[in-house]
Amino acid sequence: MADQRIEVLARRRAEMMSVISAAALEQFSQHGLRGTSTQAIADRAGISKQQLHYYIESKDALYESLLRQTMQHWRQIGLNAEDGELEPAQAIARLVRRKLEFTFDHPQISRLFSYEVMSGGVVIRKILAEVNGGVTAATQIIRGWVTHGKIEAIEPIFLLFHIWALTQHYADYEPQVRFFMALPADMPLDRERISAEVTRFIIRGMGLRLPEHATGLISAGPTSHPTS
Amino acid sequence: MADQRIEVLARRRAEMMSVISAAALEQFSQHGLRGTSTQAIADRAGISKQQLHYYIESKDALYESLLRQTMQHWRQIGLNAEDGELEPAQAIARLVRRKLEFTFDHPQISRLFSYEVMSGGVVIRKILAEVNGGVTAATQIIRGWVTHGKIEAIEPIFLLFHIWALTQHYADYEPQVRFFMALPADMPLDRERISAEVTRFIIRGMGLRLPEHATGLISAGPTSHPTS
Amino acid sequence: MADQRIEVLARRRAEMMSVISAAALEQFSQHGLRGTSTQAIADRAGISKQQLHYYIESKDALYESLLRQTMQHWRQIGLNAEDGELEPAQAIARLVRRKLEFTFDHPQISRLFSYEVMSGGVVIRKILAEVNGGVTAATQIIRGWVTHGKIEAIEPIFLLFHIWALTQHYADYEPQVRFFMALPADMPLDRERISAEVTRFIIRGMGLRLPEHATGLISAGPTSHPTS
Amino acid sequence: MADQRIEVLARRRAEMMSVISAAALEQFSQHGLRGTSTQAIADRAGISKQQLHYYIESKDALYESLLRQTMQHWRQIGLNAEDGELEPAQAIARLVRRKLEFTFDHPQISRLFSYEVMSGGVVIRKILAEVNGGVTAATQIIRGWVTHGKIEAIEPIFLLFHIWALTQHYADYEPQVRFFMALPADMPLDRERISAEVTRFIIRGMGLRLPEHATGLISAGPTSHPTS
DNA sequence: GATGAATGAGGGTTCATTCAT
DNA sequence: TATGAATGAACCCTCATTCAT
Repeated sequence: MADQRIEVLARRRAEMMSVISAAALEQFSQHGLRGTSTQAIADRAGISKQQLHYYIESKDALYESLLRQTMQHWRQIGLNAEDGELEPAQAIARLVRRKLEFTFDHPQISRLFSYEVMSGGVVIRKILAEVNGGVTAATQIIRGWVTHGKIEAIEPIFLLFHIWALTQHYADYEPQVRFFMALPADMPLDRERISAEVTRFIIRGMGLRLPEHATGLISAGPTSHPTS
Repeated sequence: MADQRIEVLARRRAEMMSVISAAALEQFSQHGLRGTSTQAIADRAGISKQQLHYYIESKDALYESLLRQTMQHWRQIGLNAEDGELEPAQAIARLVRRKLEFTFDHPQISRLFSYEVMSGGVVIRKILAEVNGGVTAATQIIRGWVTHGKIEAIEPIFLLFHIWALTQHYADYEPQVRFFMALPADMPLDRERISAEVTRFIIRGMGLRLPEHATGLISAGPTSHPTS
Repeated sequence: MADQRIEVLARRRAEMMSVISAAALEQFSQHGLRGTSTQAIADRAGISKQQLHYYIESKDALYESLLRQTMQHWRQIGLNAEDGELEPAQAIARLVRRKLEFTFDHPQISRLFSYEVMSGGVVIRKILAEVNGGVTAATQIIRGWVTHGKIEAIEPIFLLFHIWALTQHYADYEPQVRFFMALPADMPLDRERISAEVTRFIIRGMGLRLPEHATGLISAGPTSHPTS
Repeated sequence: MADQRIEVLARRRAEMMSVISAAALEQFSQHGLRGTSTQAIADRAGISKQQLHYYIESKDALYESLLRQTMQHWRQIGLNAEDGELEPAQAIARLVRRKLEFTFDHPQISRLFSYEVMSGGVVIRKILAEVNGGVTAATQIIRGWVTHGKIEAIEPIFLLFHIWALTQHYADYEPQVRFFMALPADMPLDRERISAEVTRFIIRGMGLRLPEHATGLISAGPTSHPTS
């Protein structure tokens, strides 16, 4: 019985934390760490400032925890051993698709990360080493392709930079994208078209040809919504 | 003689304004409008908060004027009629070079703009229409290439998005770029290498071949006016 | 038991609000909206400026709420249907007495109102329509007297102006009244004498005769609510 | 020649001082001493804040000088020996007319004085003794009328209070007067009507009858405009 | 858990005044 | 004279956080 009680309490706390995280993410991803007030987060979460401080340690800690979650997302999305066994074009196409899908589903997380890096990356430097492994793994896979003559000589880190830049753009610059595509705020971005354009551009940029069906539909299935 | 006095005073004021602009740019580009305090700007400019308000109207006005200058830079950099007469690959290579050159010279201005757009672009929306013309002109040039069979069918706005995304990246994500290139903060980015990689990637992404000498040195020509 | 706690808290908050209102009234009635600082109000209330803002929304809102209360007082004091059934001299005598009584009890409220009107009445214009009804009712009662031949032809609004001017004077000009009556600041005004003089002057000014006992004691009846 | 130069300079200074006085009067009479900023005065006078401080000693000194001028006006308007030789009703009618005329011509001066008294009369207390003589003279004249049986027993100081209150009202409460008389801000008050009503009310209030022609036209002649 | 209360620091901005030129 | 520059103080208000209940 006591266990049940504890469980209920834990669940409630978890629910509250997720509400708070969503509110914080919304604010941090729009105004950055310094530009966000705890009052704004509390308001968005529908609680009082004092209640907020009951659940979080501090504004900085909340921000850091969100960043930490973000890093985990990146790790899941990045090139992995499984991709290494595919043809380069297909592997990259999949990577781009995963990344874009995530960007469309969680633009705020993408923006949060960009904000942090643009602010100097002070907070993330502490965490960055963790994902370093991911990047290192990715560069090794790409280097393997070069070694095996599957793709032209290419600097892996630049390829990763470019993939990153092109995919982040549709979250970070969403207002501008909407502006130039004459898309009102209440209509969703055209995922398939963007995905096709970006993928084609990257594959070609690598000097490869598009794999068959590479520009096919992104599964519009029930993607997970970790935080939003 | 009186004219000389006036001139000296005007120059001094202009100098102070440029010091303030530089300080403001530094802060705004790192923390955004809301995350930047006038105190921080004043400190960086080496003056008191009250003195700052002697020179500027308000924080918002200062921010807006910086953004307005930024827009003028973009207009100068964008595709123009002259480019339209070149071969597509060369025209794009030049555009990319211009943009990257500016990014390397003024990473803060690039970041300021990204921060603004990411924050929702509330302030810039008032100004954005001005550059719209520039973008429209650019899309027409690109569309002209398609019409004349010089390049494959391509959606101009996406090409512009991609150029923008790839070039901004080296300002916006500079800390991360440095991290993964193991480059300490006091060493400059390798302009030529980055320029070559980015240009090649874009030209290829368009389905073209690199023009001769396209990856050559970036002309260190008259760029001028860093902040004013 | 929980109810008791809530009640205690509510009472404490109400007490604090009344302390703040009193402090604000004192300052606003002496220096107006613009001339009063929140620091001065906080000092008088014995709290810090931040604490003050915990209890009030803003200086302007506090000022407006005080003015709004003032208007309610005026509505209670004004000529009403009950007065309309009395003889004119008696009705007016009563009105004057009520108004003077209030003036003596709450000179600051009277001054607050005068200050506001003298400042241009920007804030009160929003509220003024509410009491307009009261004035309209009063003018109709007076006009009724004229119609029924109970008093000479008279312009009701002027009579109301004059009653207002004469009664307000003993609040607004209290320092001068004291000066010319050689009355030190710690001694109360001679209510009865003033009341008698003012009433007699007004009744006569209307062309009437004083009702019997009109100059008698001012009833010390239930006036209550000084500031809240 | 040197004399001429000095004279010209003195005249210019005098002109500037009168511009400043007018601007200061406008502001002080609307917002009081504390509620008025030197910036607002300078703006109204069409000069810079530094220039203002070149001409005035301090904000307080400027305020005090305006009050001092005001007191001189009161002295000129008050009951004088000449009035003492007239019939009471006529003397009072003239006094009221003088006072109202001044009020209509210089409502700001009237308000300035009211503001000062309402603020506690700290500044004026230093000056008040000067006009005291005037009031004393007036009370003696009125007392003389009582002694000689020309008017009923009356407390002179109250009569003066009432005259003051009724006449000031049309400056101090001008916004309210306009409101209830449905008079737009750009139309002048109906001087004659107000003058007639006020005079009749006061004369009657004293227990007298109106002198012939007492309600006649106020001379709209060239009244002096000391400061406005 | 949740809320009322409190606080030291800081937010952007204006204040009256002075000084040098 | 008039203006550019400067300053210490104060303006109204919000900040992140803590504490008691």
